[in-house]
Amino acid sequence: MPIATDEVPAKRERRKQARPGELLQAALELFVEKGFAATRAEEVAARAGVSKGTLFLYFQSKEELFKAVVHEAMGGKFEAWNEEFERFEGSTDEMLRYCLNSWWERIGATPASGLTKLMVGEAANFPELAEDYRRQVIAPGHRLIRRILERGVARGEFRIPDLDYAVYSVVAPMIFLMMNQHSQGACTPDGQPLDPQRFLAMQANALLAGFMVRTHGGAP
Amino acid sequence: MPIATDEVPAKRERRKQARPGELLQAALELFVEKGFAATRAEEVAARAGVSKGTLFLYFQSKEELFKAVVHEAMGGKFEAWNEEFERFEGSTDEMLRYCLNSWWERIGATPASGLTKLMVGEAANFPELAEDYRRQVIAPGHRLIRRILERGVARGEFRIPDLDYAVYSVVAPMIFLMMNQHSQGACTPDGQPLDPQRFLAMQANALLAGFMVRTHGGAP
Amino acid sequence: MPIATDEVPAKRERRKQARPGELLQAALELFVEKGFAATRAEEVAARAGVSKGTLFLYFQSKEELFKAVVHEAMGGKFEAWNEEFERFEGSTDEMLRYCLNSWWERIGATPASGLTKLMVGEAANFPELAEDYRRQVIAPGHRLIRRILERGVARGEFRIPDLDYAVYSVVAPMIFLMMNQHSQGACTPDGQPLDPQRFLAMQANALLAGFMVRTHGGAP
Amino acid sequence: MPIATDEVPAKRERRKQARPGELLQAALELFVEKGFAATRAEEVAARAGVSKGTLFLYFQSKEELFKAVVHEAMGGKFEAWNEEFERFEGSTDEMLRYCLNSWWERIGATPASGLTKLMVGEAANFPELAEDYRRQVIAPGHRLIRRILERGVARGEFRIPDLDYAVYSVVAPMIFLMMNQHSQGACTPDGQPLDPQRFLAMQANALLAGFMVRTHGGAP
DNA sequence: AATGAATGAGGGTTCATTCAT
DNA sequence: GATGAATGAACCCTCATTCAT
Repeated sequence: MPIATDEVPAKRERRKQARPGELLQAALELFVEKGFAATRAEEVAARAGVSKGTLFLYFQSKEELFKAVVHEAMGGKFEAWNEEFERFEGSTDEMLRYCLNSWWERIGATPASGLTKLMVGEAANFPELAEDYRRQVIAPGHRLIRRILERGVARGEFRIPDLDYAVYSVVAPMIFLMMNQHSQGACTPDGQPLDPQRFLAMQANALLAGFMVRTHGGAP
Repeated sequence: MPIATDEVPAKRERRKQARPGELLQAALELFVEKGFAATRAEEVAARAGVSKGTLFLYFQSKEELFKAVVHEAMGGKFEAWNEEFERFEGSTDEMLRYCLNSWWERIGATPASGLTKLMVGEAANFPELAEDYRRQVIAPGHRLIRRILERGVARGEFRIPDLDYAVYSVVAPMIFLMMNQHSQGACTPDGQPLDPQRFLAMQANALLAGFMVRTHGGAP
Repeated sequence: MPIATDEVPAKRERRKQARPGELLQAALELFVEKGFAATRAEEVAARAGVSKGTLFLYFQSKEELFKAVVHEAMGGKFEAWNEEFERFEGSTDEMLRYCLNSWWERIGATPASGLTKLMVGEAANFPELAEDYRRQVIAPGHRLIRRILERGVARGEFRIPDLDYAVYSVVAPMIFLMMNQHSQGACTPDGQPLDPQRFLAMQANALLAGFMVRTHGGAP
Repeated sequence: MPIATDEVPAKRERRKQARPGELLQAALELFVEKGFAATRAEEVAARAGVSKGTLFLYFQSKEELFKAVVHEAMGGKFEAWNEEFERFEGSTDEMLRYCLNSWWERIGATPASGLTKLMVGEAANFPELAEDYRRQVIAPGHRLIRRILERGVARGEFRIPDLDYAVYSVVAPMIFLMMNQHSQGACTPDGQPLDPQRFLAMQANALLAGFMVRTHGGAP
């Protein structure tokens, strides 16, 4: 009998496997947009194209859904990224620019970027979740950036007196950008989100102007 | 003009007139901490030391309370500040440092700083309010900073190719700092808010390193 | 009459025809234990080893299932029993003792005994069903017992001033015993169900002490 | 100032104090009638003359309401009763008759009598509550009756070979009577509840016929 | 003016019932 | 026939809002 056991799932089955993902995506969008409390379970279901009851087939409660959304969006974005930087061979200023750009591609431009806005808004309501988020997202991100800066210093490319806080100089624009993208432009005077590439390019210049050892009149 | 519009109220009325202010303050704190939907009207009343009924004596609804909170917190922080900068006489790099510091004193360190976190979180749920906020807070802030940068350029102190976005370079750290202060440290790996002075000093250095016309390789 | 109405079903059908019976049995157990409303249709199906959908293949609704359960459990327990007593030839005190014992064997000790607890609990929610139950179970039972008592009186063995209520003296312990067996011992101080034989023996003695014409002071 | 601090409560206040009791009474009636699961919280509120929300002002949840109902109905019915029997001076057969009659007046005829039906129906769903019920109602009742029987034996009035189960002979008719009163007559062929006095009188006779030492041709 | 008991619309969650597979 | 994913009516419970005191 040449028929494989799991050839093609029946249509019903296929939906079933897709459901949790569809619900998580819908929930992420709505939670990011409106916050946890202001999002109705039925809205999430509707956006995922199912009825209210179906949501509770896959998640025990709205709160469990929320936790699942956060944990799903946190999921190992850093492993591959970390490795990539291990193997990076160019100058550290190239590395930092590359870091900002690839961060944008891998995180900033994806739905996962809403996660930061979500956590900023809900950290006080879900402290354990905020803890997870710091451990699994913020801390690895910090370590990654710190390693880049340390490399720059070690190779004599950067001069950074206050390394601890220098990391925040790199992090701040990324977080600002995500807030901006997900807050109906609440941070820009015209209500339009920024152009991310343009913003990041400018930030990279500013950061490097601060970090780089200047030879005679140097940089940008 | 012999008739003052807001004379000192008679003793009898003082208490009464204080109520709305206490409610607004309590509401600001709670809305910033937990968001609009997750904050219960009764909590606000309790924190203000009055009963649930009293809150609705002064504000028609929770939504009206929210609007009042936002408008109150937005209230003309810029007039005095603007004037101050009109009269500033030092170098523009001093001016920018002074700007960041006085911003921290006047806004960052006050309860009003939560407003930004609040608007980022609720912009989608209250679009008209977000519009007000952009007009009355974001836009004046931008204009102020832009004027400083333009002064620097005009006086040959700064070289700034992309002035529009350079403003965001100044704004971003301030917004990041406010997010950080009001999100249970959701932006720092250890869950502790940053030291604002240290962070702002570092940011000022970085910004000026990027903006300032360099004479002979000198760092800040 | 050569045509039996319920011949043995063909093998193919036997399984299929068994289903409703398994469901009825599972449902009886659960309804007796937890009540109608607190029993979930899915539990019944699970205990019968089928899926939720299958239950509704055989019964139009949970309510129909309930009615079927009750009617099934009520089913003609009295015909054979009645006949037996028609042919009884001993003394009436033996007859009464025999009645209690065979009641225990035929009803008390079977799953059908839960029916009484069920009806006591649900009579108010299913009045028509309670009516059926009274007609098909309670009334025949009463007639049976009354006939025994009347026989005793007719034969000069018993002296019973209030025959109508004397029937309840016989019924009461049986009903008490069933309640006790099906209510987690809610009627006993230690939460253990009674020993039925011991209880019934004692009751028979007590009843007969009350009914029997006493010759010269003799106890049972 | 001759005005006492708690003269007469304001109308509102008076209602407030009465509410829990009104709700408990309404709940007891409905739970007894329909069972816990089949009773809707809103019905209870309506029967108590308040709205749905008000119920939850006084009881955290439907389940807490249920527990309160049961505990309230269990409440110390035995203290006074016990004392009374300590002081009883007549013959023990009078005592037993008196016991059945006063039980009827104090418990059987009151709403609290529904409690037994309630517990029989819900014991499996609320095991801890059933435990409380056994400890606070069943056990004291048993002790009371046992003491009466023991007194009879000690005074040579009764001869009771199996004292443990003899207690159940006394308890059984009382429980049967309560079931009957609260089950739409599910235990009588005509659907009418029994006449309690008549039933109890007959039971007393029957019991005493079984218990009493017979002199020469004895009792009723 | 201030209170807080009462209300009831609204939202989370359950579960009997349906129906595509 | 059998399944179990999906549905949505119904129910518990919350909380903004009202109003008698």
